[in-house]
Amino acid sequence: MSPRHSAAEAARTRDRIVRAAVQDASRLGLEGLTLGTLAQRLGMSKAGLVGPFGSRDRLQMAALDQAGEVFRAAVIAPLVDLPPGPERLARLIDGWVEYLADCPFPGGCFITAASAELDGRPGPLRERLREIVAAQRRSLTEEIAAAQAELPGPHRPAEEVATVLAGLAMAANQEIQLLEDPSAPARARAAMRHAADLNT
Amino acid sequence: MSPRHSAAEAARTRDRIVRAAVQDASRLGLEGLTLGTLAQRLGMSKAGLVGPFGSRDRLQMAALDQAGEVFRAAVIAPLVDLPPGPERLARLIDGWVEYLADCPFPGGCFITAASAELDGRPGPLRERLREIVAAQRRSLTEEIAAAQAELPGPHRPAEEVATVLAGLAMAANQEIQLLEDPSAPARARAAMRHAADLNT
DNA sequence: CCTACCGATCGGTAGG
DNA sequence: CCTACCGATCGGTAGG
Repeated sequence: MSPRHSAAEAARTRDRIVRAAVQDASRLGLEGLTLGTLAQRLGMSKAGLVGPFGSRDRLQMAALDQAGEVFRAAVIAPLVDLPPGPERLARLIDGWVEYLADCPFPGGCFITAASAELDGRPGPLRERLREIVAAQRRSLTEEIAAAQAELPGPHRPAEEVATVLAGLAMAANQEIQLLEDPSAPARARAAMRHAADLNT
Repeated sequence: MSPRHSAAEAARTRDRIVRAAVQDASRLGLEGLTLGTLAQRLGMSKAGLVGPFGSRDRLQMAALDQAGEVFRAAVIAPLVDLPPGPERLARLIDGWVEYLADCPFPGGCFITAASAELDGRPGPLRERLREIVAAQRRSLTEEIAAAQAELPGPHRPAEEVATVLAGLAMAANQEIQLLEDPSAPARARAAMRHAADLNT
């Protein structure tokens, strides 16, 4: 009665493919992802990749979603037990810098790379990424506002502080990945804490 | 005695090609640049493109160098008559934000896009970009140190302020290009001035 | 999940 | 600068 390939097996295969796709796309970009190269890396045929996803476009989308989940798991999930406030924001900053310094993606922050790659390419991939980045920005702004509410004021607008923190993450990513500057993580952490008023 | 194609004509053709290559690469990335697409856009044959450059690799390198020059001409060159100090740094910030808000590249800041694309791709293109970015960072750090010397202290390390300004430029670029947020330029300008201690 | 194959496009060359 | 062409690789399909 058991089918030749169970649903669980199919899900595992799909997961293997999408994880390998994320690794490839991190180095070569989502447009650099090719079925031939990926199939070779996995010891599969191209048809074996197209099967579970239908097309390269859908595999790219699955890889983008998976990358968003990797970021969440590394930076956001560990905060789950802390209430909003200065300590939680400090932990967020520490986890973010650690994520950049010891990155789960071989080519550095996937979302930052995808943003630069896709911002000028209209289509579903760009729109999905826009939603992911906009949601991250909103939740970052909320974290900052919650911390400011417990800290002595006056404060800069939370949106402005969110832009500074997001920018510092991108600058640190460049310093780590392109410039290979070993002082980047410590400098980013100090600048992020300062921008968030956490050491005054 | 005059050759069928003068050196001046050859230089003009080369320049036309490299400018079109920068436009294409701004939208599609340096790896997305193809001889076929570029030839069609210019009404030329592929062989006509390869001639002046020798290979696609060398055309990519020429486009990267040209992009660095476009940035210099837009942001650095207008400062030539000002001595180092707070006013020159303020003008640099204004020019930088204006460059991002009304960008000479169709896909946003070329250097930022190239950084994300090339940081995981070893090779001459990556090394050239690394030199360009490192030189920009050094000159930015010098501008900041010169301004700090004329402003009441104490000051944060100039390297840290340079990281904040570079990061704010990347964040603003993302907000403009991907998020299409019309408040991005004003917020970036305020945050950059604040980071540089120019409005205290 | 495989092999075998499709038309299109890639970077590049030969010859003029 | 062109046309004509090269082998390689692209995403994807047919059939099993």
